[in-house]
Amino acid sequence: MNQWDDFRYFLALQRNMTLKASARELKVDQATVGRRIQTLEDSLGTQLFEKRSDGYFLTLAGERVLPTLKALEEGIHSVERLIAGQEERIEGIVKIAMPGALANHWLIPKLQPFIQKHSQIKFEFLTGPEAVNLSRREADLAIRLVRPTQRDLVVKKIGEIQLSLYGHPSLFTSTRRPATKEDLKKFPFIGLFPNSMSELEKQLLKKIEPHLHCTIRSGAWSSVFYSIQSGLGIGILPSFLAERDSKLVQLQVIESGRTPLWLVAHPDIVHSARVRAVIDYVITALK
Amino acid sequence: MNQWDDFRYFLALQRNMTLKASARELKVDQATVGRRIQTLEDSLGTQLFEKRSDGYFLTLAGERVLPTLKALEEGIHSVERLIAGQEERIEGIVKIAMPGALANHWLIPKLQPFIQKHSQIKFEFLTGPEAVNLSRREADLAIRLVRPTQRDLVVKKIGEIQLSLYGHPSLFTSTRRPATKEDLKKFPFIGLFPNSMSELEKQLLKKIEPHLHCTIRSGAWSSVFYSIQSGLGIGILPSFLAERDSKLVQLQVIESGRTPLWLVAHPDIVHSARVRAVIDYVITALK
DNA sequence: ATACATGTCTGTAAATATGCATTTTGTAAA
DNA sequence: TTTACAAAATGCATATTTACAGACATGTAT
Repeated sequence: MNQWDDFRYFLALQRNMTLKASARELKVDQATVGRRIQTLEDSLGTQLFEKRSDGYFLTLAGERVLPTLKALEEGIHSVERLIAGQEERIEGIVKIAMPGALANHWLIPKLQPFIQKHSQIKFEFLTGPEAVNLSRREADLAIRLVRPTQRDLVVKKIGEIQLSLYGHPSLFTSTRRPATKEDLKKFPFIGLFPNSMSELEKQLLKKIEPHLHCTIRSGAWSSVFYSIQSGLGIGILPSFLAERDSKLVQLQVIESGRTPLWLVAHPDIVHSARVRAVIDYVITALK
Repeated sequence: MNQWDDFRYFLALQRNMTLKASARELKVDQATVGRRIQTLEDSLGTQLFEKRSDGYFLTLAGERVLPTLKALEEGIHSVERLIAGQEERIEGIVKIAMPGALANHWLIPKLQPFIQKHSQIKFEFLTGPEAVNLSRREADLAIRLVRPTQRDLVVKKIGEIQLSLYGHPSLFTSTRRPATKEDLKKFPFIGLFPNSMSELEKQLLKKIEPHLHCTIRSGAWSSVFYSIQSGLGIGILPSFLAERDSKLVQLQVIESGRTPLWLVAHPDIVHSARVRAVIDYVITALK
């Protein structure tokens, strides 16, 4: 066996089921995936996949080697992390995955002193809705509203976010401000997708759920903010965002609450001097 | 990191120190090794090797990832074994590593019934002096005189070899047969290289060591046999070999002894039906 | 049925990696 | 120093691998 790289194709095909999807993941042509899987099977002398109408499925032999190969993949990732984690100069790129609104209106405004001190560090923000995998080093750090369950990550609470219910004054010209949960019925509700919500937000919503008719859902706070600002309805927002428009009124129908903010990193990475510097700044200066 | 194969080059270079030696191991050109190591270092953004006058040496970063990569290599080998070990048809090649004389005069003569029963199995014998690595599946089975220390191999005693001191009658025409250890001085001694010897053989030799002047050393019993048969001197031989020449006389100066014969295999491999069949035959029919 | 979307297979041109021959470098002996 | 030698780097021709494009297959909604 002298084509270790083929095992990457094996794992991708096993995950994605089809040549085309795997090709997308591996950033190669679909024909290449097919041919390399063929090569691998030939050189092992065994069929690893069974081709069915709905995709490629592991044979018994494939199932047998899968756990070992998954472990190998994890090993490769750990090599990358070990390399990235041993960097001792405070320079280079630090990738941070976090909610976009939090980056734009909470972290970035406070970053000036750090950037002046460490001019060699460049930032990259991953604010997309996709879950970012720190084990695969898709980012160096993540700032999250939900505490990750994964065992091997280091997690630190770095602050709290205040969540309250808001509406734009224009909403309340024809209808008076809601005072009871019953009143909420009269206003369209604008909210996040459930998987983007913090635990607290879910709790708050549970209390008023039966009275809501949700008109807009989004994966990002900023679009919730702009929807509310445009008078499209009411919704829950973090205070740092709501405060950007002084006209927005906080509705006392439900109590506001505070949800913790978690800084998450992989232990292999925090040894890197540049990541360490960012972590320290976030922890001390921003708390 | 999307070039897993480069890690193979890393490990080879780490083992062999020079590009040229690594190229030999990997069966590629020396230039290729150099270029791929360069690629790997570029893509990791880190120097892994320090080029010194006497070869390539790991940098601190290289040292840091070495253990992980060694584990990965072991994982790759285990994949090969898992695939080979799951074969359920009694057909294909079975590679056996064993001393050449033992193969030629002990195993092969007894193989006829097995081959008639399992005509689909083909044998390959590795009788060279090189140590064969079963973990890397350089052979399916090994038959050895020294019990392997490696933990993860399955070992079974399949018989015993009788070792005695022999000489050819032509030696004793001018000088009479040796009767005491002192007498042995008068005859040239023909022996194996120490690392080919069984424990017993070393013990036997220790007793007469001071009286020996060794004229011929070999890694294989057969050349010891032919040397003795040609009257070049005396030496220790297994009885099955010595008996091939009825004229050879056994010298009672030192007692003869029996040394165990070990059948060794990797647990992943013994699940393979064809290897299982050979193992069972060797154990039952040849005991 | 028909059109459409999705995925796979195959042949070919282009990109890429490799081997080979040659030059360069570094080290030790004369 | 020169000379000799082994290993490594370099340039170029060649072999291999890849992407691309179009044909083909299959399943799905109209």
